[in-house]
This record gives sequence, C-alpha cells and structure tokens, in this order.
Amino acid sequence: MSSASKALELLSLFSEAQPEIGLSQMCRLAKRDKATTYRHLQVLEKAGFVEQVVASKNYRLGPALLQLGRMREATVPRKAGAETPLATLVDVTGETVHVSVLSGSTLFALISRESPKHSTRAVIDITTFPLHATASGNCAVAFGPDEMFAAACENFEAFTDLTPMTPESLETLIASARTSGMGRSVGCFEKEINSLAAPIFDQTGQLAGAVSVASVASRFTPELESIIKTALITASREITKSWGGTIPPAIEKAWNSAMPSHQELDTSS
Amino acid sequence: MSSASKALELLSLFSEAQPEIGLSQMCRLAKRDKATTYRHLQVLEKAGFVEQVVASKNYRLGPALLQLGRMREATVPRKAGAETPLATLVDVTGETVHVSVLSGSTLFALISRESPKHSTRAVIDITTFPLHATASGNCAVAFGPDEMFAAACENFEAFTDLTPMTPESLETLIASARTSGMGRSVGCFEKEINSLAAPIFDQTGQLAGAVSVASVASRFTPELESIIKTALITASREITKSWGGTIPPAIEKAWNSAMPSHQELDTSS
DNA sequence: CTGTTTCGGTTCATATACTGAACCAGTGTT
DNA sequence: AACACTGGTTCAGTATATGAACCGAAACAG
Repeated sequence: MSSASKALELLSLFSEAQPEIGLSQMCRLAKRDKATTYRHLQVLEKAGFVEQVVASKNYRLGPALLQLGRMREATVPRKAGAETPLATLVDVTGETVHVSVLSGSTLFALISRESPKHSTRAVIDITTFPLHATASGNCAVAFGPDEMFAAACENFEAFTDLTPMTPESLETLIASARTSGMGRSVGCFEKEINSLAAPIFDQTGQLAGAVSVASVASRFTPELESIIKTALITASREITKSWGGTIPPAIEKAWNSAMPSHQELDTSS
Repeated sequence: MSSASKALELLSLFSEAQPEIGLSQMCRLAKRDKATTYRHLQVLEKAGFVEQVVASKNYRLGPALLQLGRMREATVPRKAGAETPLATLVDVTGETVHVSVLSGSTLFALISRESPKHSTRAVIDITTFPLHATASGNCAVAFGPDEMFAAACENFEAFTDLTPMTPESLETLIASARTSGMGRSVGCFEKEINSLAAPIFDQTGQLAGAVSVASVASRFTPELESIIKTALITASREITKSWGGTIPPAIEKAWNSAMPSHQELDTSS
C-alpha cells in the first residue's frame, strides 16, 4: 500500500461523533506506528487537510477540505440535483432516506434526510456504505461494474447475525436485486432496520450511486414496502435524470414486472 | 518532499476555470513524470479525492471531498460565521471581498463575494493567497506566527512589476502593516488592483485568517480607502467574535491611532 | 517528593516502496 | 504511412518511508 493512501486513510477516521483525534489515539485507530502517523499528519496539515488545535494538540479536519468540497460541487452539482427528489421521497414514505455516490469501488454517503413523521427512526450515520451489508451496497454490486463483486468480497465484516458472510450468500442477494431492480437489506447492517435501495446512473451510462429508504422492522409491512418501492422508482428516475443519465432498459423492465402498476414513462420522444 | 505531499499537490491544480484535467496535462502542470502522476491519481481515485470521467478519461475532483468538506464545516463552522459580516462588508464598500483561513503556513481562500454595484470589479479567483503579494498574505505574515516570514520568503513569485521580490522589500510592507493594523497591496498581485486586509483571530489567540477588500485602482480614492478601512475593522471584529477569538490589544491600538474616528468598543465588561 | 504512565514529538539505521526512462497500444492528423 | 498525440505499463536503481527506541513534559498515585 502506498504511503499516500495510508496518509489519506487517516482522514476517514474522523467522524461527527469524533471530530478531534490526538496523535496516540490516531495510532491506535489506524493501527500504525506513532512516528509514521505523525509524519502523515504533518503532510496532511501542510496541505490543509487537517489542522492541529493548539490548546489540546488534537487534530481535526482542515480548511482545505471546505475549499475542495465547494469546488467539487461546483463542477459536479450532484448534491443540488438530488435534493428535490429526496425531499419528496421523505414526504411520501415518512422514513429515513439516503443518497450515496459510487467512486471507484467505494460507496460514499452524500445526503441523508430523516422524516419527522415517526418518533422512532432509522438513524444511520455512516460515511461509506458496506457493499455486502446494505441495500445501497447491494445495489452498487448488482448494477455497478463487474469488479464490484470482488470488492465486496474483500470485506465481510459482520454487523449483525444476518449479515451475509460468504460470496455465496452475497451472490443470492445480488441475484434477487438484479431480478427486482432493487437492493434489499433485512437487518443485514443493523438489527431491526430494513431498507430498500434503487440504483442511480449518470451520463456515462454507468451506475453513479443509489437512493435508499430505511425503516424500522416493526413498521415494515407489505403495504409500506410497496409505497417505498414506488417512491424509490420515482426518486431514482428523477435523480438519474438530473445527473444526466438514463435508467437502463433492463432495470425499467425489472421494475415493471415487479411493480406492474407502476408503468415506465414513455421517454422515447 | 514526501510522496504523499506530491499526490495531494495534484488536487490544487484543479480550479473553477479548469475542473477537468487529463493525465498528460496534469504531468505538465505538476512538472512530474507521467508514471508517477498516474500512480498518484490512482491513489487519489481509490480514496475518492478524484474521479475519472469515463468518456474523456479526464480526472476531476471526487465525491469524498464533499463528504469531508461537510464534516469540516460541521466541526468548525467558520464559513457560516463569516457570511453575515461579509455581506455587510460588500454592501458598505461596494467592492469585492475575501475571507481567507490560515492553516500551517498557507492562507486558503474561504469565501469571496462580489458587489453588483460596479460593472468593473476586482475578480480574484485563487485558492491560496501568496503571502508576499497580497494584502491578506501580508496580514498573515505581520500578525501570524513568526515562521510566516520565512515561509513567505520561500516563494517570491513575481505577479506584477510591483510585487516585492526581496526579504527587505517585504519587510517594509510587513512593518507598515504592523503599525497600521492592516495589510495593504497596491498592484502587488494584479496590476490596477489595490486591496486592504484585516486580520482575524480565533479562540487560540492566534491569527486564524484575514478579511480583505479589493478595488480597482482608478476608483481607489482616499475617501474610499477610509470607508473600506472602517468597514474592515468592523468585519474583522465580528468575524473574530464569531470564531471565538478576540482582537489583540496591540492591533486595536494600531487601528485607533490610524483611524482615530473609529473608537474601539468597550469590551472590558 | 518519587515512581509510573500517559502524552506529543524526534532520531537513525534499515529496507521498502517510490521513481522515471523507455515502452505499448490506441486515435486522430497530415 | 509516418507522425504526434493520448492514457497506461514495466522494471532496475535508489530515494524515501518505516518503526523501535528514545526524549521531555504533564498528569496521576502513593
């Protein structure tokens, strides 16, 4: 592994729950030597990716990220394009929704919104979606490039006792996602949380991300599932359109056979 | 120089004017070998810091930056805190304004706003402020940590024929900034652009950034300069307050002697 | 006070992982 | 068909990253 990767990995250790990390703690989290970690932090600090809080000597994310994040959204306005369909999705389903973006073989969280409708909500605060254990992740494997399956198999972390742990069990999930046109997770990532996800595509014709709805298991009736599926299909179509892509015919077909009442819009004109 | 630094440097080659860069072009910009640049891009892509546009094979900033930028602003809400004073500053001066943030020895651009008042505006689109050639940069050297002067001397790039090119000429500018409590650039960065800058501090008591106003030289009368100075002092006080800092007494004193009409607020209570 | 355990940061010999010239293959131009 | 561009790959040589051991400071216990 390149030293640059190792340095960049340190950035993913920060989270909303732990926005400041000291040197020693970071060594433990990164499972690396103190001297190495220190040098990496020096590099990141010089580049403005982290900064040191003078008082506590802790490190936190740096100002350059704001700059670069702003420029990313300026060049590829994905966040802006997904907001409106996502708001509708929250309204219609009354559940927690996520939009994720695929880059390389990693599925990054982009936006998440919670509905105020219920007091018990699915709160999932992650920065990257595990490919094997989430509806969005399964979506990415099922409809993304072929190498996604191998990438998913590289990390079979067990989140619950329902998390798929072998290539075979994952393959089953992927196959069912391919036939239904949607990812589905029943307690695979968190117990008592079920979720559904639909793929999103961009102008390259490749899978660009996923949109998902997470609900608590006790509420997850067939009626709600049907509502969510219909709303997800709409959201996926709209976000895909705003990102400059089109839904592949195979997926429209899968949706139509699974949800015959929800006809594909005529986009041939 | 570490290889990680070299990889991170590539990110600073992207700009609003040039949001997509191909491999060969990036080699030229970075003045590095093609193989090395390629590997660096691979690392950055795997980390989600850049992504490759499949159609053109060009690279652009990646989705991870959005994620990290969001987290940075969540942990250190500097941008939000500077917006309001900055809007006032634009209103009062009718000129282009910038807020920059110091990290390490680099001064990063944070926000910039243009006034709709004049058709000719100072348009300065940079991601980092040269320490020797800008009002904000001089501010950082004058009021920041001691090592800033050495850092400034490491890069004496000549932007115009008025850009200071020697430690001695820079020293003169810094000295006058220290006595007036403000940075001042007269065509040092761009010909026909004059600007003034005031320092910003945070809870560490250290300099945290600078706020600046840039005007076209033909408009830069003593009256306008006076208006700008007064407005800058107000903006600097407000942003500093919102970032949890206080203006050092020495600077308040410098402002008061330079602008006797603009009394320091009584903050002793 | 002294012994112990943290912490952030530094050193230096070792060897690992980075470098870049040269090389492909593909594409568009002349 | 020769050329000038791309993006991407290979491999020997060496520059650069590594981590055990070390340091001084600070916090805590006895």
